Amino acid sequence: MNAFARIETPYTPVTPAIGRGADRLGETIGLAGARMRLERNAEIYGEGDAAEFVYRVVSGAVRISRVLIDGRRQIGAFHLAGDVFGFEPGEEHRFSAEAVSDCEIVLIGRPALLALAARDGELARSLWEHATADLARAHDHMVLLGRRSATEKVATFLLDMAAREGSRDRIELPMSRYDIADYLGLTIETVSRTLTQLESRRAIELTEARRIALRDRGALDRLAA
Amino acid sequence: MNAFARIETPYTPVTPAIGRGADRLGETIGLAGARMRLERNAEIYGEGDAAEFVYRVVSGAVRISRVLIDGRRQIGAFHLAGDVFGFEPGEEHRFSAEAVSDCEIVLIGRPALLALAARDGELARSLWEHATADLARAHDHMVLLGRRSATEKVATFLLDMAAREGSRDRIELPMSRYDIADYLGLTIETVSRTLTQLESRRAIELTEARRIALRDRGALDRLAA
DNA sequence: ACCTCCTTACGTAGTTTCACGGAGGCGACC
DNA sequence: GGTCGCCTCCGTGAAACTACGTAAGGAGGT
Repeated sequence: MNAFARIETPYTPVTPAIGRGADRLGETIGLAGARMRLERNAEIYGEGDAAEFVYRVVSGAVRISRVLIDGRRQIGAFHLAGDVFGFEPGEEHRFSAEAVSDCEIVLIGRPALLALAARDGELARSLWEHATADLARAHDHMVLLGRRSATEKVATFLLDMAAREGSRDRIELPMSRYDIADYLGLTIETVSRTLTQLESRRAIELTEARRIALRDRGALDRLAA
Repeated sequence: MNAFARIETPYTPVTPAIGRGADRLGETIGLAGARMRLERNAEIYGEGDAAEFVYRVVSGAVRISRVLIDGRRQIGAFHLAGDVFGFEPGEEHRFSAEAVSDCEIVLIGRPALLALAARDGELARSLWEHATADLARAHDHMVLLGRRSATEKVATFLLDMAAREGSRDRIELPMSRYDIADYLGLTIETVSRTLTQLESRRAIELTEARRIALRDRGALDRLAA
């Protein structure tokens, strides 16, 4: 961790807000974890760091990414409020995690969490469910990265963000064009061009750069199909 | 690309959970599961099928894929002998699984497996470790799909297959050029051209189409870096 | 006034698309 | 047993196209 981060008082449960049904893992981290406040672009952990904690986003957004020697970057996932991240099979983080916006997270020690899970079958199962849900999401994203055009990528991204923000027709992106591009395997220019192209097709409306209205969901759905 | 950190990232494949230490999940499926023999291209499960089982490859190879309405296909993973697959967060499979070559698998009912895990902490932990290992592998693959050139993709693929087959300098591919292309997010033509280009650079030698000798690992490592 | 982030324009490069030819396996039929 | 035809899989060339690289300028915040 770095200078942006500082540990705060223990946490009081907020909105569980994950998927359908109880989220035992999320609740456990929320109850037993320590709370932290992070500034935009603060590093939560880096590649190669020891995987000591498991984290949950309370507010804001987090990106999981890897940077290649020549600077190319791939973002593997964005995590929004309620999401749990930091799972690792080994002792080291293979990606880094950074705050996309100012945000708040809670964290719990990995050994402590696994010890709890060893005695609590429901928690163990919740751990597995979270991991497999992430895996399914990762597989979906691979299809996007490997086989979709720029337009399809952007349309899918917008629909996904809308669904995760509560499915209204107006979304508020916490991340920059850089982040979007590196998430979709594109350049910022292509993302920008594609967004204006979607706007000229009347599929969306760009109120501000990070505030987008979905004017024609049908059109977006067709592109993302 | 991005203005933030430039970290050195040498390529290291995700070490399968099998191999280092006990593989409680693999053992459990092997002992309690039913055995099945499959012909090449046989479907193990399809998209939308109920996720009733968890599987382990005994011999041969399996591909996990999704096909889009227009025929584009993305292969999310290849599973070789010893690998476990079929994890799903929900009740349905989101991808389909097919035999790449004639192969043998064992399978165990998901409810039975989860019931065992509820009483066996070590098994529950093994389930989580398998899922997170798959997740790490998926993240690595996203970098490949989103940010690597054709040459880098093919070189990385060859090194990965070599490592998984036992790291000799001679690999035997179970899959067609189609499968490789759909795994790497390329076309078969590009895969083919890239392989001949690697051969003319003396990095590999194509004995037969599916039998490849790694002549210059250093060169491949540099491409995959 | 400067910085960061975003948009737009234009030429280019890498990958795909299309088209064709070859190699090898398999069944049918002589 | 050999030959023919058919099929799948693999390789290669030329043209087309998508997304990229480069560059320049605008918008908004501090």
